[in-house]
Amino acid sequence: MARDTRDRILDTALAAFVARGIDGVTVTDLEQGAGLSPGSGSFYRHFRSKDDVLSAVVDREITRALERREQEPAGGALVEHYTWALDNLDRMRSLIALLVRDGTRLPHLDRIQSVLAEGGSRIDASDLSARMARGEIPARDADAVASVVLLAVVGHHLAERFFGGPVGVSRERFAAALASLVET
Amino acid sequence: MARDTRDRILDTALAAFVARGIDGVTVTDLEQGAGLSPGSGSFYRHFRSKDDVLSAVVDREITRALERREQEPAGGALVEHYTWALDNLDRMRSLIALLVRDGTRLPHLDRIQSVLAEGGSRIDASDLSARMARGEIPARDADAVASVVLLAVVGHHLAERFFGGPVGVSRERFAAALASLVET
DNA sequence: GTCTATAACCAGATAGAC
DNA sequence: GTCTATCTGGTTATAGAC
Repeated sequence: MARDTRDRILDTALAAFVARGIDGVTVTDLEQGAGLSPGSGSFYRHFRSKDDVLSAVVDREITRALERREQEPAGGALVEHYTWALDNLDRMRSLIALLVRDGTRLPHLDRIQSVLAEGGSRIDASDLSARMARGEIPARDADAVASVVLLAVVGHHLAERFFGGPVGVSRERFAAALASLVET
Repeated sequence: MARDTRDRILDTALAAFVARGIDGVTVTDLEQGAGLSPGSGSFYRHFRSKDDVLSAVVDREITRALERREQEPAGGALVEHYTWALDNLDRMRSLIALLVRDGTRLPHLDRIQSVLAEGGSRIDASDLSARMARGEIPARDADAVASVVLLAVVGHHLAERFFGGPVGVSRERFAAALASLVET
């Protein structure tokens, strides 16, 4: 075995929770996935309960999401901000998948939401207002435009999962179209 | 009792499945919610199994969504199309909630997706291409713009649930901003 | 730290009286 | 059609040997 048992259980748990939801995964599944004898209860030498492993999985994913974080492009073109936001959501996809699957039951729910919210930091009304004031982009209802942009980006990320099909355009074309709409 | 037992079970089941997911709801819960003795098994005089009631709930919601359907505005302003699409998603919110909660396990999944897809019928690339060709709206990457619009609308619907906060702008302002972005 | 074995519990589902 | 009672199977969790 490459990693130690606790890590193998965590890896198995993350994949299983994302794929089948918390209730769809048994402790026996986790033992089997980690190479332990199914039904043996060896799981309990590493975690106190199923809730305990869920909590550990969420903690680890929050940490990983923060580690993978990349600096937001400083000023400049909107398309770079939007591409960055899409990449950011992609880096946090496990966390998003957990949130979508079992939203209300997750531990540290507000922490998760605040980590995810960082992914849209520059997609806010104040940045758009400033650009409108400087005449860089046409003046429109900044709050509403910010909302459209943020939700388009989020929708892009969620679409394949819930609407059962590929989005059909690459993230580059998507970000470019979004920037073009806002800028002209 | 106002309606008969079968209907009360269906009503209870829909609300419970949406709120807690399929696995979060027991047959005993459904009996209690329908005014039957919990744990009695009286449920089984009306449905063969829990899967059976799920299937009946989905069937009924598909029928209801189709009944509530309203005619799409014929030609004209984009803002009316977008408002119509938002209203449409709202009329299908139970179905969407079921899909989000327990996507992969639902019966008639392709039927659900095709019903939902109708809600975005006029938000497609061919309509936008035609408008661009007629010079009604600026020429842009029609596929990418259609994708942005559709996913913004879907994102608007899903946002409150997954990002834990109200969108902040009314559907009217949202639709107006979207139309303004596409039209100018 | 992992195993065998098992306790305790709860969920889905059935039988038969009323 | 609803009830009481019960069966069956699966799930969480623990005990104790190795």
